[in-house]
Amino acid sequence: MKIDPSTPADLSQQIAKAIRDAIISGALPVDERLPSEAELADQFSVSRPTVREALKRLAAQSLIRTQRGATGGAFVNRLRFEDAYGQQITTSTLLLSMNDVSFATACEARYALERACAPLSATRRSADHLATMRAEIHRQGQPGLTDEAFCASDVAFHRALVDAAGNPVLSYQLAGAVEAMQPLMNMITFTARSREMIIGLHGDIADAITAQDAGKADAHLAELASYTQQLAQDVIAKRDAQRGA
Amino acid sequence: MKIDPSTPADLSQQIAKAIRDAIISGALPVDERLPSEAELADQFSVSRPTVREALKRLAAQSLIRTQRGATGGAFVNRLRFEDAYGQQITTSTLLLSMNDVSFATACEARYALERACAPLSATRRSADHLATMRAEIHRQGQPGLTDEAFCASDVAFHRALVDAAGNPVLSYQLAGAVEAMQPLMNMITFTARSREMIIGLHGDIADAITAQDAGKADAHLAELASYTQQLAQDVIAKRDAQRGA
DNA sequence: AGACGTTTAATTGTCTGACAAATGAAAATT
DNA sequence: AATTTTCATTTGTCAGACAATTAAACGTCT
Repeated sequence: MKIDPSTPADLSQQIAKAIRDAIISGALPVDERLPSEAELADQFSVSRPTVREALKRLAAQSLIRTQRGATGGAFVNRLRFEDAYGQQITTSTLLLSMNDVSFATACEARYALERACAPLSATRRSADHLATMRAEIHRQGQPGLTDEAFCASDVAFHRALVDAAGNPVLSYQLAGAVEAMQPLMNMITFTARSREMIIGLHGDIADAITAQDAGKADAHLAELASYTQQLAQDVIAKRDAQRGA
Repeated sequence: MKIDPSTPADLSQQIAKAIRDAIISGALPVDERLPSEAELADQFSVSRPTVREALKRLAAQSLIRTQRGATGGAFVNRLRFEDAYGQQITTSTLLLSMNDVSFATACEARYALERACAPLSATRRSADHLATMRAEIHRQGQPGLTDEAFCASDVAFHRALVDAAGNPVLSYQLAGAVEAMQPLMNMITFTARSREMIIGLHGDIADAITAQDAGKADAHLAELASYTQQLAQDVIAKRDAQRGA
């Protein structure tokens, strides 16, 4: 494991890259213990603080975990889907907020991805996923629910729909898209009527998944997508009208 | 910006979290300069190395960038889609390799997501994207191409297909799924006949996208998906047979 | 001999102080 | 006025030290 001596600055970045590459290539297998900080400092001919900065970079990506004590040290971490969810959601949220991604674009992506899951969910749905979906639909109908709570339940419903596909790769990819949308969805004020409409469509989707009818599920998801877009357009139109006045 | 004094260990992690939350919440806007390391050390009542470890964690996530010199310091970084691609691909690759995700599962996810893009790509495809797809198809037909190069071209073809949807959120999400598949795809040895078959299907897909025929594009993608699964199963069957012998 | 407390060595977490390198701004010079 | 020089600020790096933690080795008592 060597570092590039051509660019003298940012030693910790170079060391982090060297170790990261070793992990990705498989040279350092999961649960392998890295040399101690002092040994790494010797190997790379740098000081311990510099090594530590490199290790913190890797820890931020969940590539290693550290443990104190006699048998402690830094260990190659098995990256689990659950661990990656959080980072994925953070990154997606920032991407949307920092790049002025329109509601329409984010919404389009989200529903396109969800519709990709629907046929698989219809085939594989378990009783557990169906129960979660029904429970969230029921919650959405409770009076006195804030818009934020309604949105959170909406996210939970869609998460269950995606998880029903039984494919962790899909669940991981969609977690970012669905959760990152929530701040944007929160901008919409849901009237009693629009909530009723959404809850109805959720029911239709749940029914179709229960009946393992992929076509119907897809059709109702398409309806929900266009209705959501419609709601957002109304909000934007109202806001613009107020600005003009 | 405060840190939780209940858990004394891992100060750098707590400080990183505090700053990260400030960025996500928007309290620290893009291009805002953070206080100098010395000032942060004062504010959080820790030493400078601890602050530096926290900053390196954030730098690893591309949340900040640092600059030396008189007017230097740490600045909140605008997270761009291009920057996020790399992290997404790294994470996806490790998730697949470290969690024993089967070829079938990864393949299913990838084609499900791609089929979600197809209707949008058929509508919005530009001449540029079509040209890229045709160019990659041509390259795939060149004699003497290694399996790795064939796979790389395959990835490029599918990237163009996804990018044609004109939705950066979709492109970002799919980048991980498609690129992370490549190491798995590389395990397949492509015979002359299977390459011909794949190139033919790529041609069909490109034709359908050119003709803006979403239905046909979806049908050919489904064909390609099942053919790829078939190839993988053959490889696995052969390997198992050899082991038994 | 076996169970239980104690010591000890290894390792990470944190601090202090220092110097080098980069960099833009201010001051001095032409 | 333009250019060069100086300088203050800030990050990058180093050396050494001590505290906190942890498991293994050791010793002691039953």
